[in-house]
Amino acid sequence: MDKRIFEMHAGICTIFSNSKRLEIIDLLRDGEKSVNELSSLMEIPQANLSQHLSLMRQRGILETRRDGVNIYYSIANPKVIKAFDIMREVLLEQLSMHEKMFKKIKSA
Amino acid sequence: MDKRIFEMHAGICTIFSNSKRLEIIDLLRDGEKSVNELSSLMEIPQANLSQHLSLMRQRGILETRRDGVNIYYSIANPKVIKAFDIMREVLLEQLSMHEKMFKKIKSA
DNA sequence: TTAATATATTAGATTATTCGCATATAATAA
DNA sequence: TTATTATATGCGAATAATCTAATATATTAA
Repeated sequence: MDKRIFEMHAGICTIFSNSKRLEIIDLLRDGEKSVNELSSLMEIPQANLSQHLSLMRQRGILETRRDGVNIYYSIANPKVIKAFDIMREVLLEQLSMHEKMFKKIKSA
Repeated sequence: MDKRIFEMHAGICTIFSNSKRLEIIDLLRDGEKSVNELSSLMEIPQANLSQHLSLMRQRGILETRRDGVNIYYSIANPKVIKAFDIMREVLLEQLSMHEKMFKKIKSA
């Protein structure tokens, strides 16, 4: 089996292992936004936002379109959202399992 | 919007941002395997394998079952595989896009 | 109990990631 | 041209992740 797929997959997960970047992707879920718009919706310095955007663009996760002075970012492949939604189901199921276990312990 | 979901999601992506761990998950795709079996299928020291397994177990990604001297690991939630498969489609589409662009450049 | 096999843990050096800050560039308007 | 707004980049310190090597524990068999 070719192990390069694991390295590629790990590489993209490194990009996704930052909550600010996930928040950016979430803000772009329904369509493109300019850096300015993103900046006003998030609580991070502009330079840091720009670093995150640049990283995701380099990796082909986001794409850009310039309109005058503004640069609009959007999600390159909507399947990313699909994968995220499934992963969040996993997280929510984990939460509810922990909750059940907690109740069981309390009632014992 | 509650930003804790982004932190949880980022946390699980940190776990997935290592190619050895992804390889382990892939080896468990069709069912449980003992540490020994995993160890013979992978090219890493046993202690390191154990660290990866322990981490994924703590995070609820893997579960264990003991049978005598052996400990069998398995994937806790098969939806993880579903999400992985979609993410790999994304990666393959990225690859084929780069290839098309390369051919375009060569033919120009 | 001792030995053998399977698995886990700890410590520490190495390497990678993250963010803040300063500065740079790009487009447009005055 | 100069000023202004929008966006990007480079540097460096702080923090986090990774692996190796040594050691520990758990189960079973002799």
